[in-house]
Amino acid sequence: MPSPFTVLARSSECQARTGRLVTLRGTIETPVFMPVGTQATVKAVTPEDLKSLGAQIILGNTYHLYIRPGHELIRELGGLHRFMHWDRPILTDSGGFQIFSLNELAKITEEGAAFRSHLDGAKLFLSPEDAIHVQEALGSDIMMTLDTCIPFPATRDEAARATALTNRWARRCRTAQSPTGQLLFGIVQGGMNEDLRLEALEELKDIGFDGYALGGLSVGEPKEMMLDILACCAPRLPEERSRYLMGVGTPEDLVEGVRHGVDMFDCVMPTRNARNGMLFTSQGKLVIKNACFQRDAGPLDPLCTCSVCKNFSRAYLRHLFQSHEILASQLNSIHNLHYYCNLMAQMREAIRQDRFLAFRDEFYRLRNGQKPM
RNA sequence: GUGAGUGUAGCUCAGCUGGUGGCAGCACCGGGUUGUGGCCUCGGCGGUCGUGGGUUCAAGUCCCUCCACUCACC
Repeated sequence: MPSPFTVLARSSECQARTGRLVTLRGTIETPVFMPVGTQATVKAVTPEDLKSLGAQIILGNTYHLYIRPGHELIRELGGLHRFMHWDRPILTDSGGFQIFSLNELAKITEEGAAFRSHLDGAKLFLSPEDAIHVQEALGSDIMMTLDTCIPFPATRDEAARATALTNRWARRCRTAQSPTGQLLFGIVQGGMNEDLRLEALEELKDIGFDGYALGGLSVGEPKEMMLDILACCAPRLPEERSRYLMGVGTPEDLVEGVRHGVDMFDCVMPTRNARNGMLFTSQGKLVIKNACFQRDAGPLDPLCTCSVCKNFSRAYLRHLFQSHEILASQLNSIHNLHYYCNLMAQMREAIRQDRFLAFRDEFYRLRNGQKPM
């Protein structure tokens, strides 16, 4: 099976690498950040804006779209891309995480996950096969296997059982897949247990996936713990398959993830925090609602080249936020996503020039005080 | 001018028949946010109860005076 992923350059000092992932709707340069568009929209941002700020691929969610408006409706209307007017790649999350995080009463059995709709309480069921069929109906470019997410903390026994089930589901997902050309990524669980993680990883490699994801991280565990798992797992994933760290994270997390050899990330942080007034800048975080920006005529981030920083002052952005204007969410989201996409572009360039660690040092130096982890 | 009504937090107001000023809303200030139930969430600041007297053990609450504002009528 030819690999959809090719490594183009490697750091000589760490695990960082840059590469190219080929999908049905185009090629993605990695490392990449994927803005989250759960309900067939990256909240507050138009597809045109996403393109101009440099988004290569976005994420959609099986769980949400399955519940509303329904995958059959989206299929009928020409698939998710046409439905939301986005012609670049889309990765769909399988719904495992949402069933885990939105449904306290979800019942996980060998067959699949029984849960209730968070919208109307309706009883629903999703098997690994269903998850694949829904994602095929949506027509995403990268599908994810249905997994079970292990809460933190969890006992070793709980983690072992959930991981084994996730692995069996992964095999069923692979089997259920039709030859649509869509890629399918397997998800490594295992909680905070390195041996379980490595075991899961080997089983998934045996099944054979187009890419491998690390799931169940950044769920409340200490940061060092996540980095330990990352350092242990990432190098053991197949070299010529892309590696996806799910749901992560802060700018620092992205830099450290890349250092450990991760190629793909997604996180709600840039968009959610934008809507709540927390903005990312080259000098660290900035809470735009703070009174000190009331008369600040300067740009959000003097080192940023985004349209928001070029055209608007901190004072104006604060005013929009304080006034609950819709434009605040829009502009803040554009800026934060630009920051994330630009950070990834800078890392790709640094790896190509084999100066990733120097880039990392500079990244932390700008945020003077914040030390490398 | 006469009659009626209203004055409690920056704003809008609760405060029952007197018993320590409100877990009120909004505003303001600050924190949080990691495969999105999110313009969300947690916390904080904030008051000579219009003025001056009186009654009472005790007054935002009852009585009188004055002031301000609102409405109606001359």
